[in-house]
Amino acid sequence: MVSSYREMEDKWQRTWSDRKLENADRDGRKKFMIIFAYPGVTGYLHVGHMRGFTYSDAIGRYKRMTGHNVLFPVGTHATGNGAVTLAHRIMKKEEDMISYLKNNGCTPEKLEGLNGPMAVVEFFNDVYVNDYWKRFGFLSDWRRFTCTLYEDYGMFMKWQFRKLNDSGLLIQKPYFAPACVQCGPVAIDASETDISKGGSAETQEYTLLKFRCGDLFLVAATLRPETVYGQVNFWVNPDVEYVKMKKDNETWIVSPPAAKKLAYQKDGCEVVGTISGKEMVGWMCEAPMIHRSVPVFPAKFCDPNVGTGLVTSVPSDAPDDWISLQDVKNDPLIMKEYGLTKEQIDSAVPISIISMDGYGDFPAKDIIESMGIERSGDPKLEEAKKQVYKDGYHTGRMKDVCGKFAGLRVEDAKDKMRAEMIGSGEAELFYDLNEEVICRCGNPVMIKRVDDQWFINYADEELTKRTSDHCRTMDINPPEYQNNVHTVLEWFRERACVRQGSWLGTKFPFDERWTIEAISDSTLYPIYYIISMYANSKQISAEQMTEPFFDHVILGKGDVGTVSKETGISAELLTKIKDDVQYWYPLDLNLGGKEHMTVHFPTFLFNHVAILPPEKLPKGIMVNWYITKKKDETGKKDKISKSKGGAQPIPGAAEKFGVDSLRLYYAHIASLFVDVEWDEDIVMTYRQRLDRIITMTEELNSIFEMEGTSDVDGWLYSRYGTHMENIHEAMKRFDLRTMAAEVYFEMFNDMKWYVRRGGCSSLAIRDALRTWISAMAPITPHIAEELWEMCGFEGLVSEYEYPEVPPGDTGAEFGETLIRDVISDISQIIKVTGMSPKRVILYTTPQWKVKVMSIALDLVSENRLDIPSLTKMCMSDPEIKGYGKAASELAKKMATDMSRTSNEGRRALLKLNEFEHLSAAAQFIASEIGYKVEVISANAGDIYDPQGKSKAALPGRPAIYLE
RNA sequence: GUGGGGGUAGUCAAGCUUGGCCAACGGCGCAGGACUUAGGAUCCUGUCCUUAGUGGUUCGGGAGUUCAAAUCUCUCCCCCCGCACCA
Repeated sequence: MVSSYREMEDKWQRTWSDRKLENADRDGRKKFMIIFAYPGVTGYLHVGHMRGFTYSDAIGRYKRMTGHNVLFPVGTHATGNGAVTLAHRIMKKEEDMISYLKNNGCTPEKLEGLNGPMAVVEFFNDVYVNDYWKRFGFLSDWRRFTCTLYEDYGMFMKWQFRKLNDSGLLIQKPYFAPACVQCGPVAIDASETDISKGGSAETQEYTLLKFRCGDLFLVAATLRPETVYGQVNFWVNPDVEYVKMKKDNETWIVSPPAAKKLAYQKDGCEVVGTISGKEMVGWMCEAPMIHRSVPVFPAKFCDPNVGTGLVTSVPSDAPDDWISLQDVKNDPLIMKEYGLTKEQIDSAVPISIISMDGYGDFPAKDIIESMGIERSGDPKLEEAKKQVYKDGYHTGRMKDVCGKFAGLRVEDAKDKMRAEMIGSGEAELFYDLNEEVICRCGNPVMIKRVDDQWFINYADEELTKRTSDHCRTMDINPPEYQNNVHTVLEWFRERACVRQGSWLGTKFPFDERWTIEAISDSTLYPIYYIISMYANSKQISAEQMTEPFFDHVILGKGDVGTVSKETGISAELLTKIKDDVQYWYPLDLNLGGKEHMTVHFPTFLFNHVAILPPEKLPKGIMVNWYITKKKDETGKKDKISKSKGGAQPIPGAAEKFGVDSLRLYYAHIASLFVDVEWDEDIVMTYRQRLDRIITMTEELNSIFEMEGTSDVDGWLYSRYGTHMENIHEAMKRFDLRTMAAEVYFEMFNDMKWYVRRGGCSSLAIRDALRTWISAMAPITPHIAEELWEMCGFEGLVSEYEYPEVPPGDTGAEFGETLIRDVISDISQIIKVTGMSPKRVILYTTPQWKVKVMSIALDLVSENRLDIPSLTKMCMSDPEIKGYGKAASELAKKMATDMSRTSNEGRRALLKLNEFEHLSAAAQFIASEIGYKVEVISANAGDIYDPQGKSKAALPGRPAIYLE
């Protein structure tokens, strides 16, 4: 018995390592290169992350055992500011950060050393490699480990960007990005890595509308520039103190927060004074596009923090405007308080501008009424606004009053009208976040204009087409993604590929002020694993990895002598590296989590297509779903909680369950393409299963030493042959779940049945064990090695190569199915009748019925089985004809039955002599059911059959009589 | 909004591409039994309803195609995920 999983795991991992099994060097075999998308260095990982990693290792191991030279390199991705943030928090000695590290096994000494971002990265690199990947028994070529922050990796990255530039795929244009006023660019996303508040904020594109009023401009911000034809007045908040802002040689009026935001996006902004909202009420100003003079009215809903704090009024389509205009018109006090004239008030008459499905002339009015909104300030107004905007955008059409835009759909009119107003200088663009976002440092985040931002032009049509075409030739799993990836590629726009600020990563080769960002530096990297080994072993230095170097070893450009001279690398070594690249690339399989489907995989594909020749493009992608957190009692997703144990570190889980139990759990729990809820009890059942398998192997190995053969040997060989066939078939799709089901359940059950049936040939058992254990090696390699050794098989199972399997023999397999069915039927009858019979009599089918079935099967294969044909055929056979009516009835029944189902399995039963087979098994059946069993062939003329049951016997279905 | 994924018996989850060996693999749970035990045991058997091994009704709801549908078509209802500078 295996006394300790840990000991066993260590033992075999040492053995593999001593034998250098994981090292992948070029040789004459067929190669297979597999990676998983390297993880970001974001701290400790949890058991869920091991799912995809484990899959990769198991696939790699399977490929080894089918004669492939397998390269399975790993690395980490540390670009960005994750490590900076981590280091920062550690150095500030933040309490939860420190306890997080300690709880995960970071010693005080190590903690001491975490004094900067690179130290943090190296610390976690070590954790990932040793505590996760090596601990799980991965056969990865550790010599090739690389990290995006390594200097040599950086050289590769610079080369990649030079190549992109050579292809004309790097472009520059202005860009509006969220940035902290202090720290520079930040990412706004739900994980809130960079920020402390506002992870769900979105960037809104406003159109600034300039209303001329003397030499001042009142500047409103709108999301609906297409409604300008409906403008009838202007809103200011009388309680807000606005600012006058110099904008080039104009003077704008906006709210103070807006002035700040604008300064980040536009040149020449300078606050020169203030003006109260109240003062502006009653002014007349000229509305853009329609060039009508409209009055300024007061409204409380103008929020100085949203847009510019000033609003144009389109009462026909904006619920807020409609209801506030009613207030102004109906409340004489307002008119008096702000000194508005009746003329002004009367001039503001809503104009119907857009026709929309389900709405009348004034959609704003309709929605207000249908939602029962009566006063300004009603919180339901927000919802009303969204609804009208949405319906307008999708179903609206511009009416005749909209000049040359009449008849356009709203979504088209929006762009055209905005462009026209920008062109005439009446409008400008402005970006703002729809909720407050605060940086980790505590300062606000706003949208900043970045001039000359570099992009990779993934919108390039030719590149998109080539990439899409290549995808069709790839092996992409799940198949849904194979279909979907084209849409994703199509949808991909230019991607900002560099950023500013104090970020970790490679400097942009064309401008050192920029750092290459995290997605863009992890696209072509699989090929770098082939080269990293030489940098790691110091055979080449980062300085030597120049453009001509990569051009030569990857693209085969340049003369080796010249490159050698330029780089100082020997011609011999250059050729070796170049040959390595030729041998290992293209990448056969890239496996990554589902989050990669819309970002990493597309860029991975694009960059390969852009830079490498067609024969070096990746051949496979596999996407894995997640292990998710267990739901709590209320059905809400709980954190992987400490009480349920899921938060424990990966090494802890390995200790608790055993590595192989976890590996089997990942492989078998579900298809790779569904999320799975983490549940310790389930993992435990996998451990129990492995324990059972170990125990059974031990018993088989020690008990059976018999020479000779037994009746069920053929069956066992056939079954194991069938299972291996199934496994190889499934693994064409890298379907580890099917493989696991075959190995740990089907093969196990068959072995049990073999023994139960009295199978005892030690030769058969050893042959079966060899097959079985070797089939375990990809998923549970440690246990497989242990059992392999226990059985005294030669060498390491990890180095074993699967032999050609003789295909399964359906005839041999059918015999046992028949016995099981018979036992099951007898038990069924006993249960239903409650009888305790003296004995059980089985009547096997008479030969003529077999003949009828055989004829029927022939007809089926010719696709012309029907009742008349079968009857006719049968009646032309004198033997069958002798049975008269029984024969014609059987023909009728069989024709009906068999035309309703497929019949591939039925041929098998023709090969079997049921009487002999069941007679031989009678003893066994008797012992299983606990009653005496007698087998009688219905062929024989004069048989004991008091109830005439024998007539019911059919091929493959003996009649049963309980006495 | 947009693009994608999904709803299968107590539960988790196969099957759906290529309709028929589908009452629907398997795991877990549950029940009964065996063994007899200190082990998160193991081994049998059963687990929709009915029943001498049969038959009936099932695969989100409804309609259709077909000799035949969990699988194909249409429609409706519900759930989940991505949408970018986050890996």
